Amino acid sequence: MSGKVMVAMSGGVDSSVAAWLLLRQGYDCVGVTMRLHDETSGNEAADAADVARRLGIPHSVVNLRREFDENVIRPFVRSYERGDTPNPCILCNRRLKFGKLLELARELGAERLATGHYARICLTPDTGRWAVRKGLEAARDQSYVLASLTQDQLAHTLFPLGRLTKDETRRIASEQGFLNARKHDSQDICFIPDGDYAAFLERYTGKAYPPGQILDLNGRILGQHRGAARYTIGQRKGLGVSAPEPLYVCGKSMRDNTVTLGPNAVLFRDALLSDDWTWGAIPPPETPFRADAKIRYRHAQAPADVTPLPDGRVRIRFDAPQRAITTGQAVALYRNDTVLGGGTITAVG
RNA sequence: UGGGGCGUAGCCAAGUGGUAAGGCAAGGGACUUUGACUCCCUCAUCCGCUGGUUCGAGUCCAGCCGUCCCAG
Repeated sequence: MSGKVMVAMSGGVDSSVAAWLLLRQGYDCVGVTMRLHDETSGNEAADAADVARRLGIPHSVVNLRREFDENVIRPFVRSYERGDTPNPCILCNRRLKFGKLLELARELGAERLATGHYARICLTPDTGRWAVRKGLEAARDQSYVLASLTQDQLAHTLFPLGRLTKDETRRIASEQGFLNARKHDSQDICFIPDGDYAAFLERYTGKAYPPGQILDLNGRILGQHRGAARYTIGQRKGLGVSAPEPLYVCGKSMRDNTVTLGPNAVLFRDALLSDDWTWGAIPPPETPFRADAKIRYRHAQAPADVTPLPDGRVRIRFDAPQRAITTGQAVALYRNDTVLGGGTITAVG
């Protein structure tokens, strides 16, 4: 293989090894690090540059702060204000990494973009469509956050780590003397390093989300919340309500500014409605079919009946109830290890 | 101010003479390319107060305070 490839280098161990692998395979690589926000530890770009120097490939930093703000942070904030629970990584992948960065790659004459995701891309024989497949190490698989990439994006993307385990990646990084070989895995939302997304929302919007009532399933007042946006379906921590058994957020109303609590059992629901689909291995479906659905990053995909609606939405009914199906979260459909498509949950039940 | 019950950590609650269970909440950590969940650790030198009995009292006794119920 040969050709010019832009490698998205975060400064972490995965994308560093991805670049090294591509070079070995004969690709002509250029490294690029996206500058997305100011909440950085400061050395990501420097780490990436160091690895690039070691590999002997050019490296540059591209400032995408404004694009990140418009395409990821704004929608993230709006989603929370609407009462949903967004997954910013999904938007970032679709619009920034495989959006703006891919555009930039093409401008620079690279026909492909590569990242350090643990996933694979395959051409589906019977449909002729590109599809994301799971990474070989199940525990590291990241296909879920890539489920809504378009055919065009997939046709111009490489995931060199798809067949590796994380241990193998670290071993390579170590052998190659990458200074990030033992760097800790990333965590939390990248632009909210302290993890306090509620405080971020208030800082970002300048609004103070008003307190309101915490109710039980019968509408009785259990306490007061500190802004409905701070709570998400299935949440246990931070409620401040003492009861004989643990209580979880099982509903909330932005209109009434209330949060409703209940025992764990009531969180299990078997159906959802979804929108905003991008199809992978299969073309936009018109008739019902069976598939496995995954409703959050670390969810064990579960078998379900999938019913496409005429307006493009998709109804999914699980064989067994799933815990804390949450609007705003992404849903990915699989057949075995192949992604059929990805959408966004808009309603439960 | 007659009768009865109760008063143990932020909440609930075991414990009736031998040196303070547990749950919830909270704090910390682990896990983690989302929010969550989960897991682990921590959390009453002290049992309303004051005396007394006892080798030893949250546990027995007395008084007081508080609180709830009944009777008024």
